[in-house]
Amino acid sequence: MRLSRGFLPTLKENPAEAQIASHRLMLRAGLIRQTAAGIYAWLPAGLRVLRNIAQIVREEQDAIGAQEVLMPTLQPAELWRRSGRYEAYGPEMLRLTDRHERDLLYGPTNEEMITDLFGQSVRSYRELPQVLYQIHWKFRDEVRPRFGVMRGREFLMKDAYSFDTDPEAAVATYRRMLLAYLRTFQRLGVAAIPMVADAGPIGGNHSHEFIILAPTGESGVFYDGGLEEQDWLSSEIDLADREALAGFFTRVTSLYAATDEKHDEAAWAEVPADRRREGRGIEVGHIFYFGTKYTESMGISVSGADGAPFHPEMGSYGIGVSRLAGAIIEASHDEAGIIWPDAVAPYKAAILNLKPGDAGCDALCERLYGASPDALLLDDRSERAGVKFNDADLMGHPWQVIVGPRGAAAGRVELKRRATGERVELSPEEALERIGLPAVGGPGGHAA
RNA sequence: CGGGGCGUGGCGCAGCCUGGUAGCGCGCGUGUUUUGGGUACACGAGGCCGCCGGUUCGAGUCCGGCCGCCCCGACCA
Repeated sequence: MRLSRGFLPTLKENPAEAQIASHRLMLRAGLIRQTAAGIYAWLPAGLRVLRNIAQIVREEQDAIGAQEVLMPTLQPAELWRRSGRYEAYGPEMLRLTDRHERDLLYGPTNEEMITDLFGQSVRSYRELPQVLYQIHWKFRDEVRPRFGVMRGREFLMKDAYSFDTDPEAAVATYRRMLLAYLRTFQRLGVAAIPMVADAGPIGGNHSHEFIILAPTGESGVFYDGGLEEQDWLSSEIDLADREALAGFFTRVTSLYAATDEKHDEAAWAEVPADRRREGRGIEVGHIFYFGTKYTESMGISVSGADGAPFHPEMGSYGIGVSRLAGAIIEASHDEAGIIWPDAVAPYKAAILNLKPGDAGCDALCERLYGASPDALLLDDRSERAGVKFNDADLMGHPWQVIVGPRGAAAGRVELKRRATGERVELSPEEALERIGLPAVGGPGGHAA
């Protein structure tokens, strides 16, 4: 995208309503704009971030055999009356009425709907297991929305639901999902630590929260540094092998991790001192296994091997996609602005043309930009260099390709890594290669 | 939902106490200048002062009501 043509409204001053870093930076970098309390519009760059996050989440869900669906945002109250939650859910649920006086609600979650959909179609244990997910907007009418997109009322969430024949199979599904989450967060470039959460109606330790470490986090966290060192992307775990899954689960859960509410001083004392990590964190995911709660209350059953009907075992698994956009910034920014992890950045790099109008600069910038116009942001505005540097730092592109008259004349550009501030001078081809983009095509070779 | 605060050009704010022609900085437009870290000058555009009602000769300013937004707490993907 050419910045001169893009809808990327950056703000020089801090909006009065934004208190925390991510909220401030998202507004200033032109990612979002507020429409009402806790409700935001996503501008082009923000939407790209959201999509990048969602795509990684999607790929990792698919990798464990989950299938994507898309359910409505509006649900009939009837569905929730069946599970008993229409009355149980508080004012956080946005209730509305259509022209025929039928009660509807804007979904705060989808257990009822998915369970109903499942029940309509699945008849036999032979069709199990099933894991279905969607990435969709939800609404919870929070009393007090805050922290921008991290605590909004409307939010984008990946929610998955699993159906299994028995508790053992359900636990295996749970463990696969845990692995998928670890891989997802690792790919997103953030440290998200799984912490034991409230066990729920089934008991046991099959409920985990995933917490991103950030100084402004809402809860205090304590964990074993060993959890940071794991490489889940390259560890081969046979998803069909329950023994292997159990081993993996033990590997994760044997390392201490807890939020302040569940912190256990005795267990903490057993963690080697040099591996004790203490800080604050933001919850970005939650997985839990809850058995037959909904299949039972909603009267959903399938035939077992013996011909007798039974209620499938369920779990549900959420990731706050829009919250992650904010949480990642909380975990990765500095005084100048956002520092995007490569995987979620709206643009891989910004090309800063320090002197538009200079034939050498223009030609070199166009050549670089032409290599991947979609992945790159070309700052071709007739602004002063300082403005471009500041905006690039603010928007947090992982790389900046700085093209000035002197360098252009020599066929050299300066490549700056946002995260480290490191700068190197090299050829345009080398710069693109470092960024991980295909080389410049077409005639010309080196710049004149 | 308890407590506190704020609504004035796009953004950040002053003006309100003590009523009398709506201001400042940034941004925006035009021109000149400048050209490696938010440059300088000149000219210019842009405002139902959140909304409704009241007091008054006169309301951004005083009074009442309403709406919206933010912060602290309780609650939460």
